[in-house]
Amino acid sequence: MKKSLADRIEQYIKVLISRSEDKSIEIQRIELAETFACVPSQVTYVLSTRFTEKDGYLTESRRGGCGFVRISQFSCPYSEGFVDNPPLFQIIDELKQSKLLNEREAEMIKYISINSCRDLPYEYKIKVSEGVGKALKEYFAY
Amino acid sequence: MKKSLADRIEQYIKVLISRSEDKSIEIQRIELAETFACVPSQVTYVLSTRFTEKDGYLTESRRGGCGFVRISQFSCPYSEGFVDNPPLFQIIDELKQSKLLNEREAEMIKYISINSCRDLPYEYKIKVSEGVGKALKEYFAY
DNA sequence: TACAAAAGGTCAAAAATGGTCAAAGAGAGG
DNA sequence: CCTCTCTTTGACCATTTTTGACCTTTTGTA
Repeated sequence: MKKSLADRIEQYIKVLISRSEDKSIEIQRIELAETFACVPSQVTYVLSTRFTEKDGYLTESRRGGCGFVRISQFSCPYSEGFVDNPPLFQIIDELKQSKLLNEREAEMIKYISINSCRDLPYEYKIKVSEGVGKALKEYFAY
Repeated sequence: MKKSLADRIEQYIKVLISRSEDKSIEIQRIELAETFACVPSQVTYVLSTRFTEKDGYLTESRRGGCGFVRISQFSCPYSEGFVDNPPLFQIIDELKQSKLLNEREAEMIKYISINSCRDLPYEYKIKVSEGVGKALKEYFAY
């Protein structure tokens, strides 16, 4: 069977996600549309038919300048425990290497990261893990 | 995600505040605009969209010679309707009082707590706030 | 007091994205 | 062929950011 445009876009996105560090990608709707030489709403169509929550994906977006569409895959929504994904612990270790965090601080932050999201569903644990990483980077950015 | 200018300015201001002694900074609108090579009204835009009362900030200003813009964080900048309950910030301050946390650590943890759950729905922000409080207490229980 | 200089404020237009929805098209099955 | 479903397209909408022209307030000074 010949693949439809929608199928090809779906596949493309899935490859990107599978290659991504954290099972999550951010794209520009327009850019993707250009890549496949189609109208932007085609992308929206693909997302709404093949990347739904039921399919195990979470999509978010923002309009306006620097707008984006983020597609995240969450494999097992009800798993317990911490999700080190993206590798937050690695980020913390790097900050320690570069002397921005000392041993005590690093350990404390790890402990907090793990325990602060104990009661969250999987996809939100990812977000918190991600958020802590981002917050740390920001905090030491200046 | 490529950050918009507004995002970068927001982040810059937040770091300055988090590092400040009293959660309050004074800037010159023009100076900040120059730092980011943008028009001054861009700064006003950032303030009016990301440092509102609802976000937990108070902004004051004065025009004319020696004018300034003061941005003060008066409570936890959670999103709309959030009540800092249980009062995480109070817990952190108490730990600081009892010398279990130093100033730097306390500020860092506050910053992380606030920012790690930026993108979470309201009910999960509460959970994270709660979780951080619990984790901290546990961490210093021995 | 009058006026200039030095801030900051307002507001609306333009630019940059993404979203919605319904009509038209294309295949598959009967 | 006919019908049903899925796909493709496009016109129009909504949101967010960026810019700039013009306005107001405060201070300094002749």
